[in-house]
Amino acid sequence: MKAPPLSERIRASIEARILSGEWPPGHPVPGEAELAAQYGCARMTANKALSALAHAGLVERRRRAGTFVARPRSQSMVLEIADLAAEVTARGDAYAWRLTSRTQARSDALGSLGDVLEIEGVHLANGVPLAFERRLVKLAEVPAIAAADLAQVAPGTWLLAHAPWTEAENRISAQAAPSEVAKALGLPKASPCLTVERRTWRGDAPVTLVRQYYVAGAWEFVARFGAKG
Amino acid sequence: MKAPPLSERIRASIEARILSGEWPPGHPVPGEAELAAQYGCARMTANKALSALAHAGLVERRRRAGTFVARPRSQSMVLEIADLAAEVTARGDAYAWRLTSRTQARSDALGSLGDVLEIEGVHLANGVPLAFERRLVKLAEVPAIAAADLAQVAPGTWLLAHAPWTEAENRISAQAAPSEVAKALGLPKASPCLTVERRTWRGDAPVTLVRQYYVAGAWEFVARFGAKG
DNA sequence: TAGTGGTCTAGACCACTAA
DNA sequence: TAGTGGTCTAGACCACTAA
Repeated sequence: MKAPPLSERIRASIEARILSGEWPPGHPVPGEAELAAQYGCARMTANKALSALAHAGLVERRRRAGTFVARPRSQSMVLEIADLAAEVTARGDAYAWRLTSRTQARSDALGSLGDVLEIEGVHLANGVPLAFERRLVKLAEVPAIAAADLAQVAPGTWLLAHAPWTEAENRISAQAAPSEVAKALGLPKASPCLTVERRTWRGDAPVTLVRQYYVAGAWEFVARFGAKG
Repeated sequence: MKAPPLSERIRASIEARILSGEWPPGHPVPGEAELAAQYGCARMTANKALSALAHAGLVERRRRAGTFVARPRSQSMVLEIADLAAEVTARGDAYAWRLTSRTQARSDALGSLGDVLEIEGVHLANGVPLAFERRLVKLAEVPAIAAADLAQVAPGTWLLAHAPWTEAENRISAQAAPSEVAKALGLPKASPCLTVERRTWRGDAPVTLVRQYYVAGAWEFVARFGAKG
């Protein structure tokens, strides 16, 4: 057991008072100069502690006014979204991908009009359908995918390795499976599905738009807040 | 347009090279001393830039070895989870809560055996059922809730204001609505629902466990990664 | 064992803004 | 206008670990 750094001890001590309710929202937090005097440290060390708390959204800092406990508007949870192939494998299951359709067309679904590759297929875990996906990829942004063998490797896996993105947005919802999705997943008509619509960008340019339909009960997303694993 | 701080410019310049693919995973990133020489700044300024990148998971730093572009294992999206009342109101809809059941019992569903308050009710937007929730609250951790008027204020809203937590976990999935849930929401039997199971802790002690069933199509969770709003 | 990151110091100047 | 945060400097000592 090694003592944590001083800046971390200062940070944790303030965090504890906020989370315990001792310092409610709006309550003033000691400033950098005061903390430096109190802990006998340099102002930079106190700054590091307060900056980390501000970054985490626990305090608000205003020039001239000071530092205050933030009002809890919303909590930002961290949602880890890995490649489906990697996640199924990490779970100890056998992953497989079955390409069912691959067409090329002109579309404006990705912002501007342009050539897009449309891919449909099914992700399987231990041979059982886990999710159906329909994906559009902007060929102007990712020309190399035209030559990729998407029967062997899922497009998401391929893109992760070949086309970095800078922005992503995931919309998670639920719906009854449309008939073609139910058929692809081997489900009764209108079975409940967990759906994810994901868009990614490189800079301002849209790269891909994918809609995935997960078999209800076979998948869940876990979002966490806090220090625990 | 004001020039961003030097440490931020250094950080952004490295980030750009990583996201463009110019520096692939595993590629070495200039160390603190090298950046300081290159930019003519103090080592602390370079440290700030590299520490921020490490915190964001874009680089890995190893003593003696150096700093390297991180391999993209998974992407941590930020999922904002606000209080349902606040979120419905922010959307411009009228929020209401209808308490349907409130009982007290002994249960070990929250870790250890103890008295729990069990609350059931429906969240409404513009008078239309949006979600059903069933919640357990550990009375030993939140004794004040016994006196709260949970017909007037939803338990989640009350807890946000009165019982801070330090850890939270959300599991998002989908399922067919159980019959009592379908009834409470005014849905046909086995309608698809988006479900959230949320546990919160204060330190090591479980505070609450709630399961919410959202009407499919009426709600979605949005998780983002990147600089965009 | 030598080089990297991790942390800290004791100053400094400035921007911003509430009083 | 005075006090707070924002950022930076030019050092320092140390822990760790790959070579």
